[in-house]
Amino acid sequence: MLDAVKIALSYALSAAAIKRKNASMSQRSSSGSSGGSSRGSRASGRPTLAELARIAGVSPITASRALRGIASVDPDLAKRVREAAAALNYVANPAARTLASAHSDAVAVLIPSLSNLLFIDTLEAIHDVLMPRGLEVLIGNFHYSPEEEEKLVRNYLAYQPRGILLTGLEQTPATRSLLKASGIPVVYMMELSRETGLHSVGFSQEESGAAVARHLLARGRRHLAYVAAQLDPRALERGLGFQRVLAGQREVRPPVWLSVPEPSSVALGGELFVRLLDAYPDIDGIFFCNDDLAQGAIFEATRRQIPIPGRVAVVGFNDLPLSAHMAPRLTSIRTPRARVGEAAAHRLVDLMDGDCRAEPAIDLGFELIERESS
Amino acid sequence: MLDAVKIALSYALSAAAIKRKNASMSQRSSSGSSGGSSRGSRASGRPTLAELARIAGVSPITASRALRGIASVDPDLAKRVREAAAALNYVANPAARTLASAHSDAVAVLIPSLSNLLFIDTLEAIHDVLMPRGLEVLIGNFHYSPEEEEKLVRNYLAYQPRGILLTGLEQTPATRSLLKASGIPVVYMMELSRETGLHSVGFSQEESGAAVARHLLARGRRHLAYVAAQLDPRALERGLGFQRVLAGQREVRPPVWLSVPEPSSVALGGELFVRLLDAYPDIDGIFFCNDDLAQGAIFEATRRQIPIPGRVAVVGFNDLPLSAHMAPRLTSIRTPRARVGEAAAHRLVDLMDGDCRAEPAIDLGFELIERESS
DNA sequence: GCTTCGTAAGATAGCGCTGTCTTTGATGGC
DNA sequence: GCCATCAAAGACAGCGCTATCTTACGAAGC
Repeated sequence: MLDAVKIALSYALSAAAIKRKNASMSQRSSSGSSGGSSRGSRASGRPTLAELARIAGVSPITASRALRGIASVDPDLAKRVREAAAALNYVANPAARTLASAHSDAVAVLIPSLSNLLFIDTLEAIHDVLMPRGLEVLIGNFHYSPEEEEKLVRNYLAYQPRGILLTGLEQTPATRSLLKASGIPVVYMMELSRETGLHSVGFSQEESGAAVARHLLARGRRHLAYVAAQLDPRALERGLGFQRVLAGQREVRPPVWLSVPEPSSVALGGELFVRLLDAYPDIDGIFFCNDDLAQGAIFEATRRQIPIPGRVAVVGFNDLPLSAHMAPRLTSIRTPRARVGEAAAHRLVDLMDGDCRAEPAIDLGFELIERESS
Repeated sequence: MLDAVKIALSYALSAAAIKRKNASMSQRSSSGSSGGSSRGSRASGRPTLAELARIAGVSPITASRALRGIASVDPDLAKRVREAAAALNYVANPAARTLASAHSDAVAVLIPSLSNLLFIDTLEAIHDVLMPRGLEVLIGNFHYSPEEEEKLVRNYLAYQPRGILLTGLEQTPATRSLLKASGIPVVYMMELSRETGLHSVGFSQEESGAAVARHLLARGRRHLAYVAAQLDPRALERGLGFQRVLAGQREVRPPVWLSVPEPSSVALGGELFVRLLDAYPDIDGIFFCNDDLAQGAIFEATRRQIPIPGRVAVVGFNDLPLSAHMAPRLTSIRTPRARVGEAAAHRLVDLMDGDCRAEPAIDLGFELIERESS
């Protein structure tokens, strides 16, 4: 008897396999696809975990654990499962997985605009961090509307994501409470929050506007203007920083403030530039809240032979790829947009892993790139 | 007895509601969250269809049908369900829905690059068509690699999407057979396929290259070059069209062909421009496969005081927003990239609805925008 | 009045996984 | 050699929906 037990053990794996094969076969004949059931098949036509397990000669739950890399599975069994999965081209059904575990492998990312290159860089960096970790990225565009953002959050929460990345801090109260109630980790991008418990990655928008003001003052400019498009709360912050520095100066009047709701574009920049100089001919320095506006201004100035920076200095924001190549080359604030995405994604991964120790606000700073236009 | 039945019927709705309430309560006490079950609760904490149904006083299946807008539900009941859903902030669990119905409400969109503005316009148009129809958009970036595309397709098929949008026609055979086996509708974007059964929306890349060649010839240019970056199959097609037209001309030699694998960028355009003119000083016309390259060339030419189009004519591709504003303004091919996304999404929706009648290839054409640079 | 039929509502049974508890067998201490 | 302890594998049940079959009812026909 004892000998028999030992022998059985030494062949445990194959014995178990046979036993299971029989079990699953008898099961099949009673309700499987081969036809016992009176109800029609709703199967999706893809291999299931049960089939994979049968082929690998293990139980479904062991196959599940093996594929998820759970340590308690015997390495040999795990290898058999992986091989069988490769042979079958098995890919787990994410819907079943989400339903059973009450959470998906998705991360929702909400950005205010797809057409702004700025966020594309951020998105790509996020992708590069999350995809290798097997996380799906759900992208939502809320068009700078907190209400739309709320709708998206409500919708994406139904997907039971592992984490959420938000842009800015302008959420509606309902959005905030939805997020809090869900218990899902959230990281805010682009701005810095002092609120405890909020994790944010970005830089000081206000301070970047202040830096531009100081730069223009240092260049001897005294009649300044701030030009913004698209009702972007971060652009507003920058304008306020710009204003704050100027307010502290003698012999410098408050900046002309030109803000329009249309989306930012090169064409609009040219238009606003002309409108501004017509109305305030003595302006000698302009801070555009985005590079495309500043680029449009420079093109228009070239066309009208308005010397830049001779008559008016121009400073942009974001340091888009073209700005370094213009004639004159555009002075701009280089924003760490790709690094924001990267750091935010990393922070989110840490939070998902239950690691909350790091300081909640990560300031990645910004850099004023002084070029010919100022 | 009969009277009793009639009375019961006239109060059918509320009676049913009470009955169900009792049923679900007794059920709860045996296995629900209130604690009878010995196993812990795995509930997601969100309202479920069963709760919604209880509140609306209907059965879960009726609530399900009402929310999905299935016609056979009594309008009054449907209204009650919708009201209850609004009161509860009920959002159906997409995982459960997908698992039960064997298909999700997602559409997978695969594009070769996120950082190319071109595809962003297409993506945004796709979003605008699909989101209002309640379809989720899954975005995959395959980095111009058919192998990566194959991996993404395999992965996204596990999500059981309702449809798939692909960019280009360069799929691996495995990708094609995966798609065919899945039976899921697919629409190909950007290029036109003559293959029967393939639905495509785009324009003739080859013909657009030919149009540029004809344009430069008409401008009297005889020593031409084609410059491409990023191993983009569509750029190659354009080059071939360019070449084809030139090959048919007397006294015009075949174009210089400069193609590098790096991603397209303004800086690279400047570099390639200089390299090209150094090696072939008599070149008098260049077709750049993307506007950013052409823009870089123009910036570099301005810097080196090489007259454009005086010494060399420059033509770009895609008509990016800046091209109309350069000095000199850039001649380019305006591509219908947003309309491609829109039309492809519409075609996909039609296919999902089982409407396959329309002609499979939709040619949206292109437009040569003649400006100062040529 | 009785049967036949069509329609709206409900009962039932999963979809394919994973959390949890249970079982099994190996290990170590006495 | 026997029992407590531990780890690995499996059994079980259920996540929240929807497809399908069934039932119940009213209308229509004889």
